[in-house]
Amino acid sequence: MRQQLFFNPTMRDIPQGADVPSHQLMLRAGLIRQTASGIYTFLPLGLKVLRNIERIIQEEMEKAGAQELLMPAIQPAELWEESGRLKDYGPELMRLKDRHDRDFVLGPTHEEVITSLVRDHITTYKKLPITLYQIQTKYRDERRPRFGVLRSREFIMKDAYSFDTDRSGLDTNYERMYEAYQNIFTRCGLDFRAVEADAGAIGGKGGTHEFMVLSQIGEDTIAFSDTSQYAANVEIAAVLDTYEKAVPPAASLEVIDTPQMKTIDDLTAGLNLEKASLLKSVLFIADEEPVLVVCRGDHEVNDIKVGNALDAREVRLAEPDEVQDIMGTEAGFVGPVGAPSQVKILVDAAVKTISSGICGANEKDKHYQNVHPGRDFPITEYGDYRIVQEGDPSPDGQGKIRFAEGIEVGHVFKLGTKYSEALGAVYLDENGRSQPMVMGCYGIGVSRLLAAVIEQHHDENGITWPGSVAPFDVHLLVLNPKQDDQHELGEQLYTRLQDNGYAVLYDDRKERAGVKFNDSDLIGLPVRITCGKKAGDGIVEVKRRRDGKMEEVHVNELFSYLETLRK
RNA sequence: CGGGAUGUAGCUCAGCUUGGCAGAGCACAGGCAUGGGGUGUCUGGAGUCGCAGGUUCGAAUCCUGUCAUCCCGACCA
Repeated sequence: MRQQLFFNPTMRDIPQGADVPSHQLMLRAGLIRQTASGIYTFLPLGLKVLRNIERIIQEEMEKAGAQELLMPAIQPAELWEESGRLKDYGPELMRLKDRHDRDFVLGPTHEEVITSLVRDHITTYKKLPITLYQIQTKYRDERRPRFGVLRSREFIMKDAYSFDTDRSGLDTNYERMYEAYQNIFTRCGLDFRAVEADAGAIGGKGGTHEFMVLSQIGEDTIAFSDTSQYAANVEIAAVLDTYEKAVPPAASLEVIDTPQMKTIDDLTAGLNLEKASLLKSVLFIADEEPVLVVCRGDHEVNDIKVGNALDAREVRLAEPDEVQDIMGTEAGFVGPVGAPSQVKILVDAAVKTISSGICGANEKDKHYQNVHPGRDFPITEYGDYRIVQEGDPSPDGQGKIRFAEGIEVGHVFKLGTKYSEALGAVYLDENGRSQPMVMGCYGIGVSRLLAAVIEQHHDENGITWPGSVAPFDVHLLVLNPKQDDQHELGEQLYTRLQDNGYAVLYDDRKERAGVKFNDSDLIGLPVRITCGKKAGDGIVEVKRRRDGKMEEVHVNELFSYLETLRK
């Protein structure tokens, strides 16, 4: 590609509102432009990278036995009615009507479409298992799009769906996809971790992993062991119950005045106590039922664990007026002692260690002291309801937990029969019995993956593409096209490089050398070949973007030298 | 959805407090010089000051409404 006419607007200024490196560089290097909030145009340079990533994904998907198809972005709302998700999905689902006033949605995912398709055309175990995938544009009306294409409302996703006759078939498919994902992210040059993730209400236990690209700007937190392979999303990372039950104090329960002391910090400051000796009581509403979760003052409640323990569809913090109605006082003074009997109480295991604690008295500006769990309020069972912390023992018993931030680029998920049952995707088994298909789904955020690559591959001057996804292989620069020897050598190399299979971006613009160098660093192709002063002697300068390694090379040795650079 | 902020040339922004000719740098077009890290210089083109209404002799500036965008938080199969 001759750069003179290449549509590649680069920017010197950092665009307003671009806060993370990948977003800034994608705008500055001319990969994308914003069209609306959370909606982007991919420019020619960005599209080339996208296509490279897609090709890697396609190759690994085919290798894993998946077949590509393409489903529509616009889906009839009835399908979503059928699966029950028209209501469940909420305002993130983009909805629209056609001219006949029929309801449609812009697909945020395609379980409904694929399941109804397979339902209509596969009816026997002889046609199973099958895995289908697509690379397609998805729509989610995010409350707050941010970080460019990392969290956008229209984005490109690879989604695969497997259909098996039974659970063990699903397990096999899941393993194959898991491996394919590792291949894909490795080939994209990413430093990533596969972590255990929240299976939610539908997936059953142990049936889902997220693939996280390690990055400080990541919106997810990974809890991993400092000695073993254990890694999980902090949302689900288990906390081991290694706590000893404390002995009860001699003193009995007593009400004390705690004016304006509504938070753990207020209480520790006001009463001069350790956080760990306080009981934190938080009221949740789980599927319309009030649940009071009690943990230690130095811990945080994990609402996902609460939801999973109760097998609840929705868990949310109670609103202030709900707290008042249910507990008879405001948040900050609620506690398990004397709580209304219709309120279910869940107690985190770490609370065991409290011998003589403080908790809310369910009365404004009052707390109890000398509280002993089990003595002063009943406990049927302790559970794991808190967020794991750095330094906690790893759940596999090896090492301690550390945290890292990650960008979720992939998610593999054992769906089971939720959608096949809802949409009637059944097959006849060997005995002629009707059985629901057992499904898995496997997503990769393709456009997000592109941004994640840049997050891990850039320096202060621009992008430093891994060769596997780079939009071109070589950036060929002619510093002064007015010099005949430079110009002629440039033209000759442009042709010869392409004849030898290199994708070449050829900077033939009438620009200053500095401009070309800066744009070249910004765009970040793996190798730069410069025709400069020594062009007359057949000598060019070859520089590797990644590490700045630079050599003057005679054109006769150029191709063998390029081969050595690939290593 | 709650809180905060911003909309002026392609980009980054000044001008608004105190109403009076629409501005700068970069970018763009042309000339001259320069020609290995965003060079210098001269000339030029480019804006319905987000939109609508109001106040006023006069509005980018004040008022009301509205739309868009961004940031923080909450949320995220």
